[in-house]
Amino acid sequence: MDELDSAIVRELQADGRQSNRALAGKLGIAPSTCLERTRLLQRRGIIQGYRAEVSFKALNRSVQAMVFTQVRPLRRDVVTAFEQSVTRLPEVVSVYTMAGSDDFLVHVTAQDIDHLHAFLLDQFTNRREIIAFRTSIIYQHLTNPVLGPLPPAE
Amino acid sequence: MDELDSAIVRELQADGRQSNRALAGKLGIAPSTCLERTRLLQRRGIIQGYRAEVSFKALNRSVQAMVFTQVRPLRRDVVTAFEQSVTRLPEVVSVYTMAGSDDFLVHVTAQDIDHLHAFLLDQFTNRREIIAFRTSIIYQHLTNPVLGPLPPAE
DNA sequence: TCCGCCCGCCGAATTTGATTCGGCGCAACT
DNA sequence: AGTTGCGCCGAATCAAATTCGGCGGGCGGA
Repeated sequence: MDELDSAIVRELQADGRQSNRALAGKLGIAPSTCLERTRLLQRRGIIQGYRAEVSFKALNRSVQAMVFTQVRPLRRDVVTAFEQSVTRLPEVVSVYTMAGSDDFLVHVTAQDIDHLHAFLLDQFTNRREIIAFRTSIIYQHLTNPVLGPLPPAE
Repeated sequence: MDELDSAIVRELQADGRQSNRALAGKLGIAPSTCLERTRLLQRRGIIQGYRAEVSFKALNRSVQAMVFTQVRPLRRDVVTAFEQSVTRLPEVVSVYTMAGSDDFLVHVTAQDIDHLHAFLLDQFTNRREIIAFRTSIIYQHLTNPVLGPLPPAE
């Protein structure tokens, strides 16, 4: 994981579909070398995959919310089952399992407020293990485009 | 945005780098047709881009946390400046701007607890506009691999 | 210091995929 | 039933990925 590898990762985070030649050109190395490095990064698990990034609005999901959820009992089986089943719901983008007073943050999307409400009533109110949840609308979600190397941080 | 477009989006979310031919094969259409569809999805802004997914652990970021942050005054310029500058910090993965008692959720990563602590002291404690923040360690972050179409939801 | 080995980079050759474009068929409207 | 338009297809061309033999620099041993 030298400087060159970091640069490759950074570039592919910005554009995961740029051609190997283009990437090699930017880095000033031969395409074959670049390909070798990139494949090694995949084999080592540093690059886990490539994903298309889709627009929620274009998919008719204008509303995003974060659902702070408390679950009891906090046993392994209950926690795992909750994570797995909730992650699979189509409205759910991701689930953060956390320390603190809320056990999970569930990032959800819906067409509009009514659908969000219906979703929560159908999927959260009914569940036995959920003892409480609070919902906050997300106005905006910004993502860091470049997860480069961390600063030295002495 | 018919069923075929949805299938393309779903496939490219699962693997954003599969070849056009492979994708066309799965969907049972000609590569040229598939390419046309895919490009249209990009031009329409439904597919916004492609990103390499990187392993936090491999990048030496074993600790993830969510920082619930309150900012005052809640003026547009203060909010925007906060979002922009925080999003650019290398430790920050993403920033959710929210309704509710906490104004922002900031998803951060660090090498370890000590670095997380140092980061918060350096970047959060010092800021004038931040009047309070709470930090929760993230044990696990699961993401829905397929953001397909929403259910009919009558 | 010199020699030899090893690892990683390079570039040409080959294979595979992307892209273009002319034509066909279906469906809708007249 | 004729006409028009749109989307799909497939062959031809162009570009990229992939493979592989060879070169060179750095390191360890003599």
